[in-house]
Amino acid sequence: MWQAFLFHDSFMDSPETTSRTTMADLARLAGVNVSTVSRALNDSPLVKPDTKAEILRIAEDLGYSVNVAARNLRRRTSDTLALVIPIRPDSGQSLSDPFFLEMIGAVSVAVSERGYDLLLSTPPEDNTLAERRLLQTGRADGLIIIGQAGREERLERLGKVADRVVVWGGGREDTPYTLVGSDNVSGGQLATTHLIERGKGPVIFLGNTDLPEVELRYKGYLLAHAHNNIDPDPAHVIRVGFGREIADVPPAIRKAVSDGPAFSGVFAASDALAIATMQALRDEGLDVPSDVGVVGYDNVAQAAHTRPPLTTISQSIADGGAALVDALISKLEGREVNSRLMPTELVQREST
Amino acid sequence: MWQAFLFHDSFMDSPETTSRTTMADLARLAGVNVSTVSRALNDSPLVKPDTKAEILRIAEDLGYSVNVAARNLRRRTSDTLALVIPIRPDSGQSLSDPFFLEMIGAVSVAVSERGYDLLLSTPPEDNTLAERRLLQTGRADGLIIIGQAGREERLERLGKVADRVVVWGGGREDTPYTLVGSDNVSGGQLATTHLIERGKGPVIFLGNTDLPEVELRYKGYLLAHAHNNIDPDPAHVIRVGFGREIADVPPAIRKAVSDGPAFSGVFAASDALAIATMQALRDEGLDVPSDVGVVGYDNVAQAAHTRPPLTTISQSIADGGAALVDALISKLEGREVNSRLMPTELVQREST
DNA sequence: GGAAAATTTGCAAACGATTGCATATTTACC
DNA sequence: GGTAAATATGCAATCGTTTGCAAATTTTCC
Repeated sequence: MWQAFLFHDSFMDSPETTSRTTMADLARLAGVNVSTVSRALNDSPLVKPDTKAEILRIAEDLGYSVNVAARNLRRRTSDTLALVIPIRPDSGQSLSDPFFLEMIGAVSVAVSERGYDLLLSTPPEDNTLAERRLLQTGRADGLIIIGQAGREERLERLGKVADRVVVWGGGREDTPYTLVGSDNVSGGQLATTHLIERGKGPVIFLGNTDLPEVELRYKGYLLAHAHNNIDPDPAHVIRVGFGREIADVPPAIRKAVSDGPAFSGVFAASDALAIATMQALRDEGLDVPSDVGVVGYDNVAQAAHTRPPLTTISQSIADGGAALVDALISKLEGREVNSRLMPTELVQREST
Repeated sequence: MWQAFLFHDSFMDSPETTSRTTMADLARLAGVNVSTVSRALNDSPLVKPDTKAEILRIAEDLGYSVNVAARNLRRRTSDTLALVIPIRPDSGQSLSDPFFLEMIGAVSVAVSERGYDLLLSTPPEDNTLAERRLLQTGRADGLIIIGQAGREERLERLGKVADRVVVWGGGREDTPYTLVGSDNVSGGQLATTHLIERGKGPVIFLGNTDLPEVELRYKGYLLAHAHNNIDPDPAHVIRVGFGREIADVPPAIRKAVSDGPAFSGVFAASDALAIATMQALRDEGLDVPSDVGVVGYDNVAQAAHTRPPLTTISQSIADGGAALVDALISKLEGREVNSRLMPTELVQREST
């Protein structure tokens, strides 16, 4: 898979790299045909060791590097993976959720470790065209799609290209595409059990169960109750959204404190929600963790630096990114790949 | 610049996209030569409107999309910009600073708005090879480099490729490469003046002045004092680093509170530092903002959700990203581009 | 020493677009 | 109606690699 790219170590200094050197140049200098040069640089066993060494030397001297456009054209591949993160036009332009951003970082690192390049695409949300284009134009060999929560229908239509796509998410099992995600059910269970065991029940569930990932975390919440023979109070489920809907948290918490059934724990479906929750609780005069324990989800970098530091469920974004990339590469290489759930882990800090 | 990419709206569904359709196919169906097809798709005035329309129709029907490798090869460009963010191997794998991540998002959006693609490269820190390679292999037309703070020497060696590179940073004026950054001096001045005017002096400066950006913010700090005819106390300058050195903050603050000269304001050179500072201050029993006012720098998303919400200097990362992209494209189009400072702005919240 | 087998190389055709130049076709004008 | 100018199309080379197949060279073995 990997190539011999060679560079003259000081080419940056030399002002005259007139017209880029090509294999033909190397061939002329080495007194061989370009096909031999090509084979040598690709470390083909077809070329005599001596010749190979000589060619490599010359290549290095001249600071040669292959022209990827030509190679891609001929090989019909691009050695490039695309990361697609649709952004909602209304979300004010920027990728706000730190989870996405951390995922970009993780994927980027994983991709380059495996010798591929990463093309980052942030099309307006419903631009299925853009996604197709990446594959159609041969710009990328495969696609990693993130942030499709709530719009799975789109993906159902992948059809033929599905074998060059992996998706991050916590959807159901029966998807036509390969899914990598964290084990949301066990994550939710972990969080809830933790609160119950520490005497922080009854536990409020806070999240937007319309999102499949959150729905699964909620399932874990129920499971934890079942295992402890507790009947959860439906009034303890508070539905709020992600993103800008963070603003919904303070009133929701206020209402829960004043009107709702008693509780002494909150399991929030994201760290962002958890942080907002802690603040809202404090505004209501409740102390975290002594009055109410709070558990988040994501283990965002920031979670370690909140006040108090947040107990949360860690999805290891780095592992997730790597798993996505590995799964995609496996698919591209023709192997059968199952959807995969990444294990989750409870990170205990001071909010419980 | 922009191209006519056309797609059959339901290609995803059709299982048999056997061998990709090419211009030759379109030519055959339209009964013209491929050169005419090429011109038609590129909206050249050389082709008769009728013919053009017919070709476009056929292209759309067949879900044709250009093969970028072929086009790049011939055109000798890639319509791709690369974003290079070297990551320190020791920083534990992930891009931790939210500033970088937000910048990735901003650049990504700006790039795609301008019809380019974005290649994201996160090479190990000192891999100058990787940076060169992106240009040398023709994978990208230009480079945006971020996070070079403290290692400007590397960039001095860009030499010939400098005219295809823009750098984010707050360096000096006399750089061989084009620099886009925020106006760190005025930012520092803004922050400091704000504290002084609200009676929150004397003001501590907290940051790592080895980094050129921070050095400039410090300059602004001094300037603000000069304008108010105050002699800043050198003991009020606390040097800590970015990143993991956040851990240095609590002891530093503790020391300042117990041993140092009195102060009632802190200007931290990054939001991360400011957040750590607020926490440390509280741990010392001091209230923010009544006892001590705190101002950060960056206006990271998180800053609005700290407790209390953080007053900070906003660099508008989105604008910065756009400016980087615009500058680079201008350079690529042969225009002369000056280094540019983005204006900064004070975002007042409750920490002052 | 010579035929057969194994190893190295070269030739030339792809890959799929773009573009300078020549040629055909249409329009303009007297 | 005929020539000149303007407009549309086609031809063929080119971008820089990769790769199947043939040719050349070396090695092996009797």
